[in-house]
Amino acid sequence: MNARPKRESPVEAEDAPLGGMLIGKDARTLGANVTTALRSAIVQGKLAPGQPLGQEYLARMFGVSRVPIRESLNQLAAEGLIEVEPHKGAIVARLSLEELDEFYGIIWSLETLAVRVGVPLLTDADITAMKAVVDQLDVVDDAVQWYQLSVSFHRMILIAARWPRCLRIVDECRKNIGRYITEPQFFAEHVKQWRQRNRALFRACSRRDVEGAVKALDVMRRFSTAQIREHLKESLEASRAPAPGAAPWRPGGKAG
Amino acid sequence: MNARPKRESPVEAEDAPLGGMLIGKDARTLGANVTTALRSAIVQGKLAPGQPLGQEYLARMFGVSRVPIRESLNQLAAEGLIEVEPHKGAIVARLSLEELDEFYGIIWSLETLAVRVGVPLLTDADITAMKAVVDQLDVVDDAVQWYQLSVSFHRMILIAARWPRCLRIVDECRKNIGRYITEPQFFAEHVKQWRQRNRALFRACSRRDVEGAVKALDVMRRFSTAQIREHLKESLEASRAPAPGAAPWRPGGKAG
DNA sequence: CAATTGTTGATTGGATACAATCGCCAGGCG
DNA sequence: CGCCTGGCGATTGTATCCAATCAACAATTG
Repeated sequence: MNARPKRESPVEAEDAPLGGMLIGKDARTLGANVTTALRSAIVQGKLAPGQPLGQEYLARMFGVSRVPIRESLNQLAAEGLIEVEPHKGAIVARLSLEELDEFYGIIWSLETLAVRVGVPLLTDADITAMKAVVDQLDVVDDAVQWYQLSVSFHRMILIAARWPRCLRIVDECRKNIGRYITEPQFFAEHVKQWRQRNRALFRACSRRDVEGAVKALDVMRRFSTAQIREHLKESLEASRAPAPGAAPWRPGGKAG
Repeated sequence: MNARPKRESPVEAEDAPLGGMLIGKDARTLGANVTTALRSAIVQGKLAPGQPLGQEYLARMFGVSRVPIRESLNQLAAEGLIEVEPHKGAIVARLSLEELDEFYGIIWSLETLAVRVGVPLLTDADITAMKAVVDQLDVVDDAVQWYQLSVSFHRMILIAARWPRCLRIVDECRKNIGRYITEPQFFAEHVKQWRQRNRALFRACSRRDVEGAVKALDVMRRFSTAQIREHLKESLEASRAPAPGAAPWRPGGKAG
């Protein structure tokens, strides 16, 4: 019942920074699909912080008009992944040292809360599922994959607490810092410790030991924050040289 | 500057639920102005939870086209004040008991964090400003006004911590629960206790007593949550009778 | 008589066209 | 020679128009 060619001009950009990324069609609206595609591009670091995002450009890129693009940009701005200034345009959000501290503070604070609420509610099935993920963390060596697994492990606790908004906030914070954690060098240097700490958290959860889990989270916070803070500081200083904002939307060189 | 010939047809709705509310002109875009106006209408309870928000209706109401309305609705949806379902429309968000618990959990958790970070950073000027607000809390009797003052008092701590995102999250949570707190009966019944607890928090802050402030927050959380939970439960049961979703966008009767 | 299905109306999502604003650069002036 | 100002191009914001989807109602059929 839907043989509708409509307009037939998706442009098929070839040397695009998004690699000709096409949007999926699972969501109910185009804007939502664009949001998903743009978000993963930012989170995976395919779009460098500070890079301008022209509406016209994005529209041609995804083969849609500017309307769903705007919806998408507004959504991403609400999530903090991009910064929009009226009449000036949108850029991929940069991350300052202060913001990093804030993100980690928020994540730690809400996860601690979720642990107190959720750990007593964990079912045996939850524990089994968590174990599967934590075991994978010991095996997987790819940074992006590892980080995703780690996030889903932590999400399980938040999900057990049945607090969807809490989960959403933490998700948003994690998306903002993820691209810095998954840089290969930094990841390889610290993954061993992270594995240990995640395992410690899991052990506490499996015993329904709320205070133990809270302590494990606290350890994670204190050490990980310091490490990532140091890494980000270097990263920021290194990216002083390649001055941003030169080309309006032609990426030229990515981060790294 | 802005002699606008353009179209000249702001419609001037007369018996609107927003009382012919006109949008301000301080922001850079119409969408932002609409957002501000709609948000305060929702927060102040002028728009009842569950009430449908038709785009066409709102556009006529504010004298703009549907495009800035849509931007506004997306923004408010991101803040959690309305719920948008694709192809179905937007309604003012309802608040369940579980969500209330969650909101209070988040607020308490992040404010505790902010207290630990921000209270040591409070300047004498900050304390003076806080005292002015807390003194007003003892005098003001209007529920909405009182709540706004209370919010700005708590905001001062978050601002001192210099964590803007934390502030934004707490603001959004507060906006979602504010309309239930400011119902006159409930407010009159409990304002005395709230004044005492706010004052206790202020005293701790003025002494830069971090642990004291944390304890004061904890007291607030435990008692206030229970009270408001009880109130919301009654409120929800009471609003069972007036079935929602009947009139598409004609409000008919407001809450109260 | 009830359930289902086709139809119709309304409302939202998306595209296109137009207006307003911002940034940049050239030209003039102190 | 440096600074300011005014025009111009580009990009965003807004309005209007068209298409897709949903919900309600009615007619038909078991």
